Amino acid sequence: MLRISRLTDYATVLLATIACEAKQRHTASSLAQETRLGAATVSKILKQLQRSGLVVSSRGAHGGYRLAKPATEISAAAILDALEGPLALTDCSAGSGHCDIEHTCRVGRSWQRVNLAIRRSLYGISLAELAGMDAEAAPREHMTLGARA
Amino acid sequence: MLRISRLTDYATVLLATIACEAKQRHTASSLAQETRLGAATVSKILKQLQRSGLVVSSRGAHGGYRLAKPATEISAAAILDALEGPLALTDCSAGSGHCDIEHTCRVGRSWQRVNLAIRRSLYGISLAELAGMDAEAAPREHMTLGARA
DNA sequence: CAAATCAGGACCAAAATGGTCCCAGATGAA
DNA sequence: TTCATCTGGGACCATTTTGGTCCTGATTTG
Repeated sequence: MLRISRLTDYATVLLATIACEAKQRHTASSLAQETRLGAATVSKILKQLQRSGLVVSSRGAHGGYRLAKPATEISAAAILDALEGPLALTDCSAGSGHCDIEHTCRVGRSWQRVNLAIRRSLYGISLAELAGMDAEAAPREHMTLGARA
Repeated sequence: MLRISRLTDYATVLLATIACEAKQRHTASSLAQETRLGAATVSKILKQLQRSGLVVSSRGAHGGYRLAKPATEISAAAILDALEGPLALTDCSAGSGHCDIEHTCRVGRSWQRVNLAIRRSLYGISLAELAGMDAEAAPREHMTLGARA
């Protein structure tokens, strides 16, 4: 239930890798090697992250990517949004369209609330935490994490 | 981001409809009419809900479906699980397989924690709440809902 | 200029998704 | 018993989504 796409997962790995050596430049191909992911795929993802403003890129001979902001300021929600768009839990709650069973369906609103709760969780988690950099740091308050196994 | 499948959404609508008149029997076709969903689709979903133990069915002339437990005791998580299986946020955190970039990937564990937080939210929401039956009842504590608009 | 790198798509195969249909089994009523 | 209802369990198909590759152009450095 509730999967994130594999690409999004990769994105997280890539961002985490970049975050670990934030100073350095990271080319698409070096990241591909480090993460053992396909070069073309890595490149595709990085381009998307750039468009979404999570990384900044520089072209040319000594080009590459680096984080656009500190890892602590990139939320899981932002990563999800970057790769999968701001889609909602259900089509209904996506807002734009209107679903054809609107009348009989009292459920829509509720999903929106669930959706909100989830987004809130996601906003409460930073890339730094995902990457395990801050591993032992206390998670933010509203993030109801389980036992810190 | 983080969509639930349309089928799952339908399932919620169906369950909510059943919940509203818990006493009555509900045949697949009557539910289809009430919800304006395709009869075959409705039937398919109900069968699945039965297998997962969320509804009980009786066959034959006066057969039909009804909830297996009170609407307050069916969680959103249970519905999700019924339709989409106990899949995790990422393939990695699904546990079974082992992902091929395991070494470079410190991210897996973190997703699991996120996953847990989300599941917890989902467990905190009952069908009754989704259906708006309990609409004005206080949500459970650990469910960080937004403003009750 | 040449080499290195990113940008932006087009494109494709494989898988998931949403739906339909069919037939067998159960049950109650005439 | 026989018939009309209903569910149970699949098979099946069309469409969309997803994951991944590749090509071509633009930009920067040396």
